[in-house]
Amino acid sequence: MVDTRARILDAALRLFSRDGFQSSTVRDLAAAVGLTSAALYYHFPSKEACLEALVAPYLDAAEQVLDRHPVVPDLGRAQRRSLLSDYLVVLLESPNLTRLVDRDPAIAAHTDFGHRISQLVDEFLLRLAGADATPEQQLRATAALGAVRRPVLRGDLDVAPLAEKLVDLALRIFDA
Amino acid sequence: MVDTRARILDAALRLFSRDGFQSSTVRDLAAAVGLTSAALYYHFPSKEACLEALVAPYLDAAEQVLDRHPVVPDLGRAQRRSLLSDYLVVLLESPNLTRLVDRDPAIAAHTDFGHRISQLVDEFLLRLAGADATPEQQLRATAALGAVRRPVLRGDLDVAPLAEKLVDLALRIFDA
DNA sequence: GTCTATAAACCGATAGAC
DNA sequence: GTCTATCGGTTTATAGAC
Repeated sequence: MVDTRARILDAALRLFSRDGFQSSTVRDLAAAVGLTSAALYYHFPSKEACLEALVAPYLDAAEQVLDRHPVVPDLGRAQRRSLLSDYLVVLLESPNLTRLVDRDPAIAAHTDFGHRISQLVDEFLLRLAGADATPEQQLRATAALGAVRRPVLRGDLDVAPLAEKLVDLALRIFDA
Repeated sequence: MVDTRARILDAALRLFSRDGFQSSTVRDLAAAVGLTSAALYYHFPSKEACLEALVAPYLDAAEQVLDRHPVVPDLGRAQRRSLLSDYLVVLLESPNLTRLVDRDPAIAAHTDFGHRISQLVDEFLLRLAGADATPEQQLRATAALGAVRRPVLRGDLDVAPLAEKLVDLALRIFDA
């Protein structure tokens, strides 16, 4: 039998991303793994700790993308392409996790995660739109991120083989 | 004092879209309106009925957009522009409602709403990508919808004065 | 490590007075 | 229309046996 903790996290991601964190009960989660709820508390101190074990590495990966792409004074197409392409890799690594982090209100309400996510959004906007961006430049950056994210969030398309094409399409939004 | 039912719906939209339907308790909702939870049940038979009163008119409006834009065999830029522009009006009418319908798992799980929403997505895809669209054409349509939707969902930009510009930017994704 | 059993709190919803 | 009071069910989490 493989690592029980890993099996719990696997089932938790499926449940949380489908039904939402709040609507997923620890009993349902335990049943999905083939255990009782009491057994879960041997592996995690709380339901929220299980969520944190899922989400923290995802936010780490997204922040590492930012570290690899420092802010530059005047940004060109090549830098935007590189940033969006790297970002898309993180999104595609686990579409379910992307969906969970993007949508679940329990994560936005989480004091640490909520802060880190708005920080992430700000930093991506800064790198894509520039330091003192006009409203229209901010609109472009946000729209481009939406173009990249939505096909992943939808989940009904096989995005991976079209990843570079998707970045191409999103980049058009920045053209003069 | 204005209509109590309207004040309940107003507070419900604020709460549901911020914390999620499941995490918003009827006690919290009642307190936000300045009532007790028992009083809410004079105006709505259940918590879910309150959600339905919020969401149903929104889906109606989105479906009416589809009715105004029938499927055509070969679609041009003008038709896509008109459809996206009409759609954006619905999104902007209430960004909170758009967020709620887009994100809340309670709505996706709702048998009627869940079905109507996937129908809406399919129909928009059909009108934007064509009847027998290739994966890349479907990707384009989905990315364009993401470009239009994300600035509204984010809520930190004033999209209304840039609405036509946003449609312009999204349309670039369809160019050859 | 996993179980049975249960505690303690919370939730949606109702009864009945006013 | 709104209140106080409360019911019945569910939830997270714990205690203790194995």
